[in-house]
Amino acid sequence: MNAAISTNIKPTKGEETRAAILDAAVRMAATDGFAALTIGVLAEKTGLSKSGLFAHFGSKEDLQIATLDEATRRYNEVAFVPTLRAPRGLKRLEALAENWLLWIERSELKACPMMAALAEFDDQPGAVRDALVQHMQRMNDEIIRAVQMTIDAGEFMPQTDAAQFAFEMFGIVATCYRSRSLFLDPQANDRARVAFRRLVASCRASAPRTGT
Amino acid sequence: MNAAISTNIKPTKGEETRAAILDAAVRMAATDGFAALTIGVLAEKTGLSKSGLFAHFGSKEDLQIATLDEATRRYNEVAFVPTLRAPRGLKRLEALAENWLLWIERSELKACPMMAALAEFDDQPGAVRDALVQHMQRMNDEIIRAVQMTIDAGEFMPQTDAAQFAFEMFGIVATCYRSRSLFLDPQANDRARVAFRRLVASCRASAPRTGT
DNA sequence: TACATAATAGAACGACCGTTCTATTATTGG
DNA sequence: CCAATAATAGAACGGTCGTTCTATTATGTA
Repeated sequence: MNAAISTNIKPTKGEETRAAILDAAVRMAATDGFAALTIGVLAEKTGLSKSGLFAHFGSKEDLQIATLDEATRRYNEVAFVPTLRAPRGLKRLEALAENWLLWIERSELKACPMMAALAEFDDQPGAVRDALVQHMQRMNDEIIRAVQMTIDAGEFMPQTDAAQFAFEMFGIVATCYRSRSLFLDPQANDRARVAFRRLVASCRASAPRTGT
Repeated sequence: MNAAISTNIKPTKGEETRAAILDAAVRMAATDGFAALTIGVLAEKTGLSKSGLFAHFGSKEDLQIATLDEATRRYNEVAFVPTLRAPRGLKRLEALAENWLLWIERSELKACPMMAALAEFDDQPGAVRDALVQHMQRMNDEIIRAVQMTIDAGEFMPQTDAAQFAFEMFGIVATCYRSRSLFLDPQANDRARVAFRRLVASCRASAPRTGT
């Protein structure tokens, strides 16, 4: 039942199927939203029967949560973990922003499933919303940590409000996604980068030691 | 049939009912999202029969569009038009931001129906999306106009990118809404104001250095 | 007041929803 | 290789969806 962390030694048949289902589910949630993530359509898309697919999850709610978890897992793998190779401080913070902007394209998704979930569950109480809040909270905390490191490195002014920075950075990224999907704005990424640079500039310590 | 602009002299019965339906629809879309805006539930909530309610709109899509139009109409009435009383320039731009942040509470809604629509239709082609894009485009254009006026008034630097400003301002407001509904953050409004002040400061003609 | 018309109700439709049950097939460990 | 078990299929369920049809009631007008 708990295929949350699959050991790399024995991928059983059921786990493989489940992974394939979740892949289709993440892709579908990103493209059409979580509301369109129905069991019938998902079964058709994966070549399974409704009941066969259903058996992998006890309920639709569990399927939605599993999809959300999988999306988060991919974000961490593709976007977050690589930033840890960047040196602590502004470099890593910038990597965090850039990877966040680009992880969708790197994952070959049409849109961000988490942004879709944000929209559909932010107001509806339930287990899905709870899981979502937790994921978002964790992402927010990671930004705050990165900002704090930048402050500690002397690159940001000591009085910089890390939570405020995270708030604004989240907004920039979210708006970038919206601008891309709604207005199909090809400049969205660049606009987001300008906004981020403006945000960073306002927090810089007076004597930045970037040099090279 | 076209009750789009009701003259103030003869509100016929059908128009009254339609207005009552749209009021419930807007309220419901804000609270539970457009996906939850089903004809059955809406009929129950307005005390009408499904078919009786349905007759006011030719299809569900038309109902959704009418709901979107009504929400936009209210935004204009409650938030946008009042800003025209503020003097052109920074004062009016600030009024635009502040009214945008507060119009929900002033309309006694639980959340912003347009933000909900943004989330659910930004990726799904159709007439609803088209209407939504048009509304959002118009709001964006109004921000750009207000920024341009601020530039013309000499309060913003001449090289200020008005479209970039609108992009960032939209992001700040949207994030404020998200932060309120998802994290239930009581500081969201203040954070949005701080972000907006930072954005304004970076465009100021005399360019005062930002502290926070 | 009578009548044309607008407004609404009620029942029914096919489609799809999530879910459950039972039966069948595939996988795997001893 | 064979039994135990996991994985999947198929059919059926009650419910709700949007929509259509027909009938009935309310409204506005001449």
